Amino acid sequence: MRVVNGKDRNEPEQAELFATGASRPEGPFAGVVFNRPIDQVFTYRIPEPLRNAVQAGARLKVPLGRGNTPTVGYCVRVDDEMPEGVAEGKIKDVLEALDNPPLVDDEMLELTRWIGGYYACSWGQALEAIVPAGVKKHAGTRVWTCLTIPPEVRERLDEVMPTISSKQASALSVLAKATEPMTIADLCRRAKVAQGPIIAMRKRGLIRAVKRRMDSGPLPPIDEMIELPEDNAPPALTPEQETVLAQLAPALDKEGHYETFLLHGVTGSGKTEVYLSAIERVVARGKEAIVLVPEISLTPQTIRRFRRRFEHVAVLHSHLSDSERHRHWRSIASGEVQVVVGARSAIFAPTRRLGLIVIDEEHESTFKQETTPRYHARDVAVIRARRAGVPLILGSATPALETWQNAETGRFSKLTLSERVGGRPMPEVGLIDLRYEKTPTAGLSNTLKEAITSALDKGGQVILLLNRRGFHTFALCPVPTCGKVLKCDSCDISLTWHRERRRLVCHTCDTERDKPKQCPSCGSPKLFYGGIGTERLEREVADAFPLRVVRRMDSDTMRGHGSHERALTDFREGRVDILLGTQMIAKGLDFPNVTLVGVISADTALHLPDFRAAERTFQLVAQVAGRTGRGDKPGRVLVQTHSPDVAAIRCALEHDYVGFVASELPVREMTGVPPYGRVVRIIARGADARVVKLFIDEVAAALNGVVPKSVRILGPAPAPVEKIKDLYRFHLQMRGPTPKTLQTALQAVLPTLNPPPGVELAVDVDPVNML
DNA sequence: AGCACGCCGACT
DNA sequence: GTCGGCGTGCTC
Repeated sequence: MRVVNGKDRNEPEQAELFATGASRPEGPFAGVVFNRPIDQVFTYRIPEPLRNAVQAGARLKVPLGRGNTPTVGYCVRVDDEMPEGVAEGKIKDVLEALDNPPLVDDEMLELTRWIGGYYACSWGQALEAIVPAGVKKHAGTRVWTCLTIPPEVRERLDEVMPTISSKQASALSVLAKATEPMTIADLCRRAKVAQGPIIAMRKRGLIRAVKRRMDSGPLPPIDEMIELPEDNAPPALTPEQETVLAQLAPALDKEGHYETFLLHGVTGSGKTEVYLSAIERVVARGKEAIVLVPEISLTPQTIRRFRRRFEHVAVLHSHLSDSERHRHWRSIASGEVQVVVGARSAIFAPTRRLGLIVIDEEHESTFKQETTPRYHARDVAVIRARRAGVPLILGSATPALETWQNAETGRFSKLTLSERVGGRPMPEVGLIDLRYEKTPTAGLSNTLKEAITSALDKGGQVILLLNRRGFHTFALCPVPTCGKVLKCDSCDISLTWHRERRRLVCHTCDTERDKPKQCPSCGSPKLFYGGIGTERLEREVADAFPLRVVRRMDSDTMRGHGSHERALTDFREGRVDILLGTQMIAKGLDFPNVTLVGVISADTALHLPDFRAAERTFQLVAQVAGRTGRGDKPGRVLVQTHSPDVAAIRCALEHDYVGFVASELPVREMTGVPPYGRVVRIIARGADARVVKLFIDEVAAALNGVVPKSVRILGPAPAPVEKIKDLYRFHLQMRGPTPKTLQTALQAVLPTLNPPPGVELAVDVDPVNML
């Protein structure tokens, strides 16, 4: 089907009735969208020579604007008749078709159209974002000169043969047997001749040269070989896992059945095993599965688990080169891949026979893209699954409240794994109230120190979580009349002292600078450095346990390729006693010998001006607590906090997800935020704070003029982080009962807004980051 | 987003 | 007189 956009080709009689004669441009016509904030489909005439090459889903080069600048756009439909509402005098011709076959299929065209509409960007911007750069560049391929035999020579091949030399004849017969044009090098090799005879035949017109785009080199296999262990049988499922799989089975086996499942399973309950079994069922029916995991979980350990079970697994991670990514994309599109495992953008994998989508750790905020189009892969997955008629499994121990509510109201089906595999108990969680601890400047309380000693003495291993990098997290001037905190010159962010680098670092823009000799504000010669980051904790732990091996994992120590894997292997194999780090150690790791997890400060995210602050805190503590007690020894968790009475922390201690939800939902309802209301955040940024402020006021006024009573507008106000990379930021929030109400307001107002020069406007639908 | 068109200040 | 400043508004 060529027509994608709703309207199908109408009865030809009607078109003929209205055909007025020679002046009317002759079709067919291509609908084209651009990677620009113009939400319009432009119509171009397809000239005769391009008729076969122009197809929906291909990129086209077309003249645009008064200067007819050649511009690349995406063809989203092909119509035989000119669509209505186009001034025919304006129609121009397509210049060139860039992709044949097309890059994206009808399903992806529809999905990107939805993304554009829902996330308030143009269709073209959405398309631009889902096609990897390597695919657009045709990376890893080049145009080769290939050889064929022209038809008129082929007809009288028997006559020709006797008139040429034996070398020429051998080359010609090899070429005659080939079904495809061959490269010169190929032909030389196969016919065992040098280039001379071939050139001679080209001169005589017996062989013709044609240009073909082909791979520039031999293709590396998409799934590198892994060694299967002797006993590769999948583990037996627990009764609970069996029950869940039985509930999934009808949806997995039925053709064209959409249903979203929330798989709510406590940490260590074996969710991955359920995914694998579910995927097996659809793969057995010749279908393909897409598995989304947070980038941070895309570890060799995870990948190995999939490769052991399935023959053809494509892994889409951020370190692929352009040509590797292109190769993966093509092999997925050709249908030779059974399972696609990847981060956020893998939701756009061009599968041919999709049978299932799985999103692991669906609550993770990394599934939300923070640049245009600001889509949430989980929400896109719901739409894609519904359109494709396939089931979607959302797995988490701590589901996002939106997901939970969808399951409660019946939009999603809820499946539960309430027990850990092997009948292991949930770890016992204890609380350390920092308000009563004697060592306020240190990271480790005495209680935690003793617990570490005891865990190590019994042969266990320890994980310590601290969600801040660096040594000191701030520096300030101790002079009472000054008291200024040292900030980045370009950002409204306090600087972090990195002892190893001997530099002050801004964690927002990554610029570094030397330690100042004096307070830059009042000139006082002394500055006070405080706050604890992972570097300082590492030193403190090493000092406290001099005979133990400590390893730090944060984005500073994990720079080199494979360093992540190496650190985890060392830990797994017992060469490291204490592993400490940022949230990269909180997720998904599975180490049976870990008997103690310490959370250095549960409060770091708690007081941020974000309606999800409590939810994040709960999730972090609950997730890291799940890293222990996964083996035969029971696990223990100790959480240091200044706010022991906060529900998020109290409930995390008791593994009480439902309790947390019950305490949090009323707050959300009262404030009209998800899962009850919907939020759109509008951010304006620019170098001149005054101009930005004036513009955001204009935005607010325009919105206030159109929104119904059910929509509230909060702000405008300076964003919590007022300045990033020398750009001042102001924002406002719209809160409304449904996405539709907010969308309508946006559609009415956005086209009328024209940011002054130097000011950028960003619209974030369903924002995840409020800073 | 580009890019052309348009309407006002300091130069040959 | 015109070269060029960047505000405004379209783009099939």
